[in-house]
Amino acid sequence: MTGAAHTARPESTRRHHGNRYGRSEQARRAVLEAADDLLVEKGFAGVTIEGIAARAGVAKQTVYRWWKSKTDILVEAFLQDLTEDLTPPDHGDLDRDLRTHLRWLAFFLGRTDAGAVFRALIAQAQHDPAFAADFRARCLDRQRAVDRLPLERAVRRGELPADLDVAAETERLVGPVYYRILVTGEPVDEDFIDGLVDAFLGGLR
Amino acid sequence: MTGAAHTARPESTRRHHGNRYGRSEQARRAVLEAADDLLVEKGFAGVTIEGIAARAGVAKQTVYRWWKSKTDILVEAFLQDLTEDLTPPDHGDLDRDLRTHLRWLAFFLGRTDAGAVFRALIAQAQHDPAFAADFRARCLDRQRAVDRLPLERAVRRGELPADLDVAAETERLVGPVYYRILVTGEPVDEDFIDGLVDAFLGGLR
Amino acid sequence: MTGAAHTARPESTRRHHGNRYGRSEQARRAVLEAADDLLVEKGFAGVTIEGIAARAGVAKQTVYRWWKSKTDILVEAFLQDLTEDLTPPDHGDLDRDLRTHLRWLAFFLGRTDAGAVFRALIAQAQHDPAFAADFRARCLDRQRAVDRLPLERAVRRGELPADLDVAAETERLVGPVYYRILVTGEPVDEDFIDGLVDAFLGGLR
Amino acid sequence: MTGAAHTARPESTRRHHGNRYGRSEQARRAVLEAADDLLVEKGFAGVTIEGIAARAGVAKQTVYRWWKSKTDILVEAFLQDLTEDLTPPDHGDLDRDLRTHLRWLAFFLGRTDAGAVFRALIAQAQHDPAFAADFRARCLDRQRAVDRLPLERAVRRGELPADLDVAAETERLVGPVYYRILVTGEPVDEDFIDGLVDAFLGGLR
DNA sequence: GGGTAAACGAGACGGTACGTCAAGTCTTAGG
DNA sequence: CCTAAGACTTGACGTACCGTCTCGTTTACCC
Repeated sequence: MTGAAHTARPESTRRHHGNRYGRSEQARRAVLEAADDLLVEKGFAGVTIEGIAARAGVAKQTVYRWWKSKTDILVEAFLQDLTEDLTPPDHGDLDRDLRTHLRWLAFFLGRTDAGAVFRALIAQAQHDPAFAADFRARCLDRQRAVDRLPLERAVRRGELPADLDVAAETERLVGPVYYRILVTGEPVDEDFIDGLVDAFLGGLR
Repeated sequence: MTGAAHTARPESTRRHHGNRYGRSEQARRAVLEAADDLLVEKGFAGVTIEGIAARAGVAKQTVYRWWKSKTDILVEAFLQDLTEDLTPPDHGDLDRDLRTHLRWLAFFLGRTDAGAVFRALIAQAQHDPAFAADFRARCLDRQRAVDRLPLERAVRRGELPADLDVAAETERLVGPVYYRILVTGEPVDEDFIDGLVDAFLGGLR
Repeated sequence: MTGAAHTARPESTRRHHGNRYGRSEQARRAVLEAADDLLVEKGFAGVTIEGIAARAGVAKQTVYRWWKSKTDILVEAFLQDLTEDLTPPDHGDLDRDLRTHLRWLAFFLGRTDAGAVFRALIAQAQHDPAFAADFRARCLDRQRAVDRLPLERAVRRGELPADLDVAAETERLVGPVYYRILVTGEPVDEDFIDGLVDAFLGGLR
Repeated sequence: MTGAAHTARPESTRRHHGNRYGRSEQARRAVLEAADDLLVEKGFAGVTIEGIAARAGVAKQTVYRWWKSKTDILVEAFLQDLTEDLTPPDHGDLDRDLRTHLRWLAFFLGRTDAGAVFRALIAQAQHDPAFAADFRARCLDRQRAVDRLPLERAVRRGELPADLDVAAETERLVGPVYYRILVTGEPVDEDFIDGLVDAFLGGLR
């Protein structure tokens, strides 16, 4: 409702230099973007706090003030990238929903920049249990809820039995996708996904 | 003229200081063991070349002469740990073989020191494509062959159709196990494995 | 709506928060005292603007508003400590006046907190010519005038010839004292001062 | 006499990169020179370990390996500068020796680069008692011994009584010089020194 | 008695230098 | 030739202060 106070000032030329009642949104965005860019350009080892600060045009202390570690930055950058709605489309048809979602998941994990960040963070979670817990709470749980949506909708529509263990069935569907992405490195192609879905749907009869 | 100086030293306390005709097996073993120990004790970040060299009582240069990186050491250490035969037992029964093998896999990945090394290396593979290729060739392919054994035997026995895509089916079985271990962190318990096997066997009918 | 909240507050706990027509004496004193305390407690390196502000319960900006540097604060703190009259007592006797004054000088420079500040400032003057000039004008000249007093009085009394170069003679008397304090670090004891005075008085005959 | 070992190698192009049996003399000299230069160019505040390392073309770690602090470097640099013999000339005449030595002392302290380092170190000694002790042991005591030489020679020659307290008399001669240099900043000119010597020689009669 | 502008607290900002750690390279002495 | 030892350059780490810059509050004077 307020916010009019600064209306007259040309937003583009103003630079934040700190004030008591809030941090610099400008600095925050620059850091997240820098971290994202560095990961994509140079890989995880190329992401350093110094590098982020330098590329963001921000003081190192500013980074340390707001983030605990470089992975903390990457988590926030990842979440930032995901602000757009990634709810899988509802075609009203389990078969189509499943194939669409798994295709999207494979594409997201394997081909997008955000997916690269995601993989790097899963990797880091192997090394650091504390980070793993944080990462799961902030990112993974949401992703898993999304992964369950196709089956949940089908249950709601009556396409699947009401007592179906949706979580477990979802794990059997996405597990192999993650396995290829994280472990074997083989491409997750159309055939693979079709095989998954066919086996799942076939097993229900 | 000086050679006699060390004559009196008991054999057990003598240390290898280089010889003209080959590398020191003593140094090699000490390095691998030190790397293993450090990983278990302090986690991946606690494994450093300096730390390994210091704990192994070996010069840094000796480490660099024989290994490209700390992950290279860990791969060799991992393989060393796996010299014993890990061929899954053949009960002559698909159902039992599958459950036994998946239980063992879950235990190995989640509860053993070697599994911890394995997870650390999979993590590293996310960050470094070159290492990923090397790691897959030296460790993963072998593991995947082992994973396929239960189904291959069943096919050979005629329990499963000869045209079954063993590789794909195996991925659907082990994928969810890796997913829990690497991604969600949930325990891979009896029920989960039973669910996997039941769904697989049920889907074949 | 809130204005009444502070009405009840006892005067002693009320804090100045600025006013249009003058600075806060409270803040000024707190800063000087904090600077003094920090120097004595932690030494010169332990005196930082941030530390002073924090200990004084004052904003950093308030410090920068009124003082150019930490040495500027220390100079003012030093002068504050010296408000009391340090005019050497006049016994009407050159011998007694000299010994008393030199003893006091040695004690002041070597044993008092103010002397510690003084030494720190002399030290700083070695590193910074601009500060040196300022320090001499604000502190040293006054001290030198005081140092000359015993001889000046003796000249006025006729104990010493009217054409005596009081300034030069004073330098020969206090110089060795400063030398011990600043350079050799040896204690300036009774014997040393007696030696100085004896030599001076003996040389006049 | 030795040194032949390296004869064949072009000395100028060889760079030391470390070996087990000794540090790099090249690095040592570069550091000392850099510290000296920085002090003269930018003053004490401009002397930083990072700056020294950068200008010397040496790694920061190398500096920290061999020196405790920047003052430690300056002490060594100062001693290096003083390798040449600074024994005051012996004219066989107390009057001449004294005037010559005090003139040289004033010049050295006030006009030479080494003197600037010396003053900076005396300043630092005010701030840090531990350094003060070290500095006195490594630099000052030697200087004080030199300062005593003119009187000691005169005693040996019989020009001065054998029971003269040479140390105390020397302090009375050099003290005022240091006082002007360190405290008042007034120039130490011919007249001032003549006054000192005259008073000293006059007081002996 | 209410408005108003200087001084205040708080603290975020871009920086510089600190002192530490590990990486990876190079050199030497000795078995 | 291989080893242990260790000095070297490089570069990131995380911390402490620097001096600057808002921001919103407090308060004494002046209308």
